[in-house]
Parts: sequence; C-alpha cells; structure tokens
Amino acid sequence: MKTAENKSRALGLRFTKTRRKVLEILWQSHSPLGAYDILDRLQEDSRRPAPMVVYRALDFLIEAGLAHRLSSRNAFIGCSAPEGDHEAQFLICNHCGSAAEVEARPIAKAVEETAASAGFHVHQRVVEITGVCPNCQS
Amino acid sequence: MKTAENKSRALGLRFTKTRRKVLEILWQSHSPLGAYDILDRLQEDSRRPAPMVVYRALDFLIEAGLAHRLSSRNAFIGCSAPEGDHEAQFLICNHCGSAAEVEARPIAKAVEETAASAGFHVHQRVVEITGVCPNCQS
DNA sequence: ATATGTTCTGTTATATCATAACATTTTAAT
DNA sequence: ATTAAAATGTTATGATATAACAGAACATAT
Repeated sequence: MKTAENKSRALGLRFTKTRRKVLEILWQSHSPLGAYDILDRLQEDSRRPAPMVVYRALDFLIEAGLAHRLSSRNAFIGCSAPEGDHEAQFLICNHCGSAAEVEARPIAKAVEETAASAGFHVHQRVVEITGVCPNCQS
Repeated sequence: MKTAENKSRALGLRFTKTRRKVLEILWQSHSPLGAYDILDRLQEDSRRPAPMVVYRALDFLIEAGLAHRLSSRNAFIGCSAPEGDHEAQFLICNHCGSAAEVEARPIAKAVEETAASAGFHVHQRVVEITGVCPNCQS
C-alpha cells in the first residue's frame, strides 16, 4: 500500500478511496477477478457503484503498474511485485483459476529481440500461458 | 483453401459454406476483425446471420488451426501459415491496426522453459505484442 | 482566502462481445 | 432406409466495456 501511494504520487495522481479499495480487493483475491466481480465486492461496503467506477479505478491501477489485465480472461489481478518496473508474464491455471505472475527474463528478452528484428516498436506485451498448475496436476 | 479442406477432414469435420466464407473474409482482411465485423461482411451475401453463426465458425477455424484469436483485441485473424502445427505470436500495430503473425522459436522456447521450470503444464500460449509497425514509424 | 485549472467522482445510457438452449436439417456410414 | 453425429437456425440473454456530461474535491498561485 505504501508502494501504491508512492507510485501514485510519482505520477502526479491521487490514491483515492475507491482506487485503494479496488486494489485491496484484487490483492485479497487468490485468482483474477472480472470487473463485475469487483463491483460485487465493493457493494458490500456501500451501494453498488456503476461499472465505470471500477473500470476507471482499474485503468488507474494498471497505468500505475499496481495491477494487470489478463486479456485472455477479461480479468484483472493485483501486481505481485509493484515495486519498480517489470515486464510480467502469467501462468493461468484452467483448473483452479489461479494466475501466477512470473518475471521470466528469457521470455522478455526473446520478445524484445523478435520485435527488434521485425523493426517493430513495442508498447505493450501480453504473455499469458494457460494450462494446469503444479498443485492441480495430482 | 485446399489446406483448410484437408485439415477439416483430418479432424473428421466438414468444411462447410459458412466456415469457408468466414475464412475467406478473414484472409481477405488486412487486419484482425471482430466477430460483428465478420457478420457485417456475411450480410453482403445473404441476410445477416445471428452472432452464434459466426462464433461457431470461428470456434471451428481456431480448433482446426486455420484462424487465431487475438485476446487483447477481441478480434480474429486468418492463420498465415495453416500448413502444419505452429505456435504463433503476434505483432499488432496500434497505428494501422495490422497484425503480423510471426513464429519466433526463441519466444516459444523461452515460454516452454519457463513453464517447465514452474512445473506448469501448458495448454495454450497467448503472446501479443502491441506497438508501432515499421510502416507506421515514418 | 479565493480564484483557477485539473483530477476525480457520480450517474445515465448505451455499445460491444459472447453464449445458452433447443428445434431442425444435413451428412456419412451402415 | 436407418441411424448417429455434425452442423445450422433462431430466439433470447448474459457478460464486458465505454460515451458523455454534470458536479465535487483538491492543489497551487496569487
């Protein structure tokens, strides 16, 4: 949370109540949450906000590097290593729904080199591997 | 198209009119298409089918390795190298919207190794790099 | 302390993407 | 011809996401 406040300030933005709450919800969840799941959990505190509220908070959190979007699931997850910059990949279990954030340098490196050799200027990287996690293989 | 027929037969499935037409539409497009874009183009031939029709055709084409889904865009693209199996990655231009399918062995290898060392059993790989393509950099 | 510009929130409405469920038809193989 | 599997047609609905605009909270400069 301290990190979150610092990162917000570094962007000249505010770490407001809704944003904090959404981040808490993400961090408390063991698996990625859809935007409407987050809405459901916000509801427990106050009256159910409009979807925009959540999407705006998520935009902010992603922008600040505090959360990630899992494109292949239309879901969101709190960043597990928010300090500093990093380029994350995800291992998403089809059985238990968990998503492990990894920072695999070899993948990042291969992506950079592939893009470079194609003359492609990279903005964002989406690397999502789905399958079965170790816990679910027995 | 010959490849498409062969792959269909290999799966014990049929390469029907709708499926063929959807694949033609994908192959004719220079950039990924949303499911409803495909519907619009089908409409030109006959009366606009229900969305299910397109989603079913897409499911089939993806299953057969004739098309790919771009998760980060909710869009679909014809496979540019449908012969044989392959593990594709995509370079998606934010400026012109084009999506280049590449087969980068180093990325594939790094992904396999990362998953293996995490004890993760891989089903699917989503690697989508967004940015600016060479043509759009001038 | 107040004026000002920016950030953030609240709210309504709507756009966009995707699937459930079930009846019917086509096809291939006997 | 019979049959089982594959494929289609159709209606309805679910799930995800954004547009647009009014107003409130906040920072900071005078």
